[in-house]
Amino acid sequence: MSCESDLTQELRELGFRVTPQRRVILHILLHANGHLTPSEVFALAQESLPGLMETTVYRTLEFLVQTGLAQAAFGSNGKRAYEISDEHHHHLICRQCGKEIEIPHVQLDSLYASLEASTQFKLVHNHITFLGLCAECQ
Amino acid sequence: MSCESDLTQELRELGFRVTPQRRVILHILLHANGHLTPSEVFALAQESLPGLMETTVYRTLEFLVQTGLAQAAFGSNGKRAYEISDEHHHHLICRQCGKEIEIPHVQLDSLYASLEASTQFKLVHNHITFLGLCAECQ
DNA sequence: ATCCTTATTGCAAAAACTTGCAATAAGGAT
DNA sequence: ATCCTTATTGCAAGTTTTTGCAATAAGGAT
Repeated sequence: MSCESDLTQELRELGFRVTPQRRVILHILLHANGHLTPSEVFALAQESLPGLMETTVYRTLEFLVQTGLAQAAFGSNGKRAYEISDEHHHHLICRQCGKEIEIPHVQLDSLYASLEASTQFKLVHNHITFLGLCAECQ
Repeated sequence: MSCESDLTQELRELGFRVTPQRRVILHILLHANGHLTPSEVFALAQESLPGLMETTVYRTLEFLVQTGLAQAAFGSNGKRAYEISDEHHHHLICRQCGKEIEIPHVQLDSLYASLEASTQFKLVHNHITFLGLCAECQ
């Protein structure tokens, strides 16, 4: 009974298949603290699963986002990073020095509520990256 | 006196050089309604400037964002698109059908103010893409 | 345990994007 | 008008990400 078993369970219940590839990638994401880029995930995953293709990593990460098990963040540069997080949050990055601050989602709750009211959309809690200049760099 | 002259003027005042490449790309962005991807810009720009490299398009678009003359939007898929817009706004995209709604920045004003207060950052008005499900697709 | 269906993966090739460096050409100075 | 400085471009090579299709293997049914 490995540590990602509750997530694979969830996958199966949603009607998706649980493959070694998905298991390994989930495991990696669970043990990473913070974001990982697809190539970082690939490098780590290949250690446990030598035949793994980078393509599969890309597809799996995107798949996990679709199913809601992982979140994707697009950095200021548009580079991707993925993570699994129970506590939903966003980021504020300093454009000058790159310092990164975590913004808990509660701070956006009222915005989300008002957007949902005005647009009739049901918002998905996707990761948002705000950009700015930190106190020192201003 | 072409239509992008006020923008090239602004570039020069900021100390940057005005090149045929920048002029053409600005012209294209000004006449596009909505976003254009780098390759769309490239295809259009090459008609007026045959020797132009795609690299230059990428660099120029990013440059225009840095100087604040253009905005970049990262779609739900992470694909880039650029535009020039006087009225700053964001987007809400339906994950199912792709419908896109424009969110005027004023709706985020109070959020930005509270983020600036709590983090000491000075926020940059970068484009944000919200994701959700539209009324029909829910 | 075996078979069936079809979701997933591997593989290959393409598309999208980035980077380094030498050559070019803006724009200011003479 | 010409020269100088250096920002910007072209070019080539590299990295990252996407896509199509045939082969594989999960998971349900027998």
